[in-house]
Amino acid sequence: MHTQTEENYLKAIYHLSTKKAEPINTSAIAGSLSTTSASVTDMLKKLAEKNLVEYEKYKGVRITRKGEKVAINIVRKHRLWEVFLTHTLKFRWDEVHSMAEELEHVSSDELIKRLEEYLGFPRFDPHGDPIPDLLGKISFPSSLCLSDCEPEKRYTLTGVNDHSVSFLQYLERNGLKPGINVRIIEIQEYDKSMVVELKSKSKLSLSYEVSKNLLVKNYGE
Amino acid sequence: MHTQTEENYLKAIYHLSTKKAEPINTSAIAGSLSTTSASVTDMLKKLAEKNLVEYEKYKGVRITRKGEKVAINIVRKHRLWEVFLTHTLKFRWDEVHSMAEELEHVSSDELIKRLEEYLGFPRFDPHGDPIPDLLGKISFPSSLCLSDCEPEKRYTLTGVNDHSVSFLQYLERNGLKPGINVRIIEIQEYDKSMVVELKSKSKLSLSYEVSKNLLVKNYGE
DNA sequence: ACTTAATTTTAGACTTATCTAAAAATATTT
DNA sequence: AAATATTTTTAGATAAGTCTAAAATTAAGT
Repeated sequence: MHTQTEENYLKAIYHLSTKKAEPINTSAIAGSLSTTSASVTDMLKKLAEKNLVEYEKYKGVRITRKGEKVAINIVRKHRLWEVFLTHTLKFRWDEVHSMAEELEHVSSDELIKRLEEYLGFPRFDPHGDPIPDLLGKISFPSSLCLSDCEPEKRYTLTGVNDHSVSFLQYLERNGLKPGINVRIIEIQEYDKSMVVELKSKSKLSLSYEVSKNLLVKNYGE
Repeated sequence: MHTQTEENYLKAIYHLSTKKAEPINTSAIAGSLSTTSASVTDMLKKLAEKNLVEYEKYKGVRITRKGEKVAINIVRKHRLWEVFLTHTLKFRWDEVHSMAEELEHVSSDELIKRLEEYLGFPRFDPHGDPIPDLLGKISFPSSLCLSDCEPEKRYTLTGVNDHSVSFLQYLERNGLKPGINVRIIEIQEYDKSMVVELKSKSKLSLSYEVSKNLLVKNYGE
């Protein structure tokens, strides 16, 4: 259908589109794919040729409905493989991204359908990101940041904003991952750091940098 | 490590080495990979450069110990994915080959180790072919052909010689797959076809062409 | 608004893997 | 053993994706 490289460009453009306003500029894509602007320009022409993006010289690019469909399908595959790797094969959540990055390109739609079924139709991946369904529908996750929450209340972790290995490993080491419940004990005024209590009654101090990158929902919701 | 293409060449050369006598000639490789002899010549030079094969112009090629290690590791990955696809995702055995062909190249050794463990260290794939272990050791399967067996005795199917989709589908339709027990009722002298009885007491006539491609072991062994 | 800075595109080159067609080497046939 | 046929290799081209360096365009600063 499309080459692996085309798929990676589409995925990058799609992800950028959900974060920054369109149109997406060349260097942003180059940055996120660790390649040069020259290579990106070449590929944008190719993708525009196939109606996967709308591209105007010097004006940046926006993904089309058709391109978005392809991108979402790759995201779907990626996230289902991540669930498989953590849930079934017991990898840690900080280990699975690069493996899923490869698996997402080789797996046929039929294989993914079966995998999804086997996994019990999970709606979120190990990092709390939503898994698009067969039709491309994405159930939107909580976008409540722990940093915006109030003392004394309880919250359930649902996901992360920062997907870097170092952040995930930090969380792992401190027993934090989606599904975990925390109670905010206090918030320091001067640096916005907070102390939270885990289920085990152990207390943990989280910097503002950390709490800003943690997504939660109200306990019990 | 090695490109996907290099891996496919090595796998093809390895498989040919186990069937025909070495050295393997260019056109045999071209045939098994559906490419041209010219392309094969180019690749043989490249593989020889890396000490994965011993290659002498016009004299054919033989795989080195180093190349064999790589090839066996790919075969291992391929067969473990086949077990996963049939056993876990419930694909039919005639469907899994092409999917495994893709998966074998993307999976890291660590992923495969975990997959093997999850699957319970299977020793044979769905077609009865042995799965090399981590060290490359291959437990040799029965090489007894059903066509060489005797009437009245019972046998257990262990594998196939012909891996084509059409043959596998034929077997599937007739309830034949590894693990199944059969009793030979009679062998026709004029065309060497045989009638076998299945567990369900139903009788099945197998042409010589079919029985020649079925591997068995003695019942109970 | 004009100069400077930053970004984007083009141009040309390189790599990997492929092909066709011609040349070279090996096998086969009579 | 000479002629013919087959196989293998070389030579040159093509396609995808990448790079560097130069040219073109847009954005920013004074």
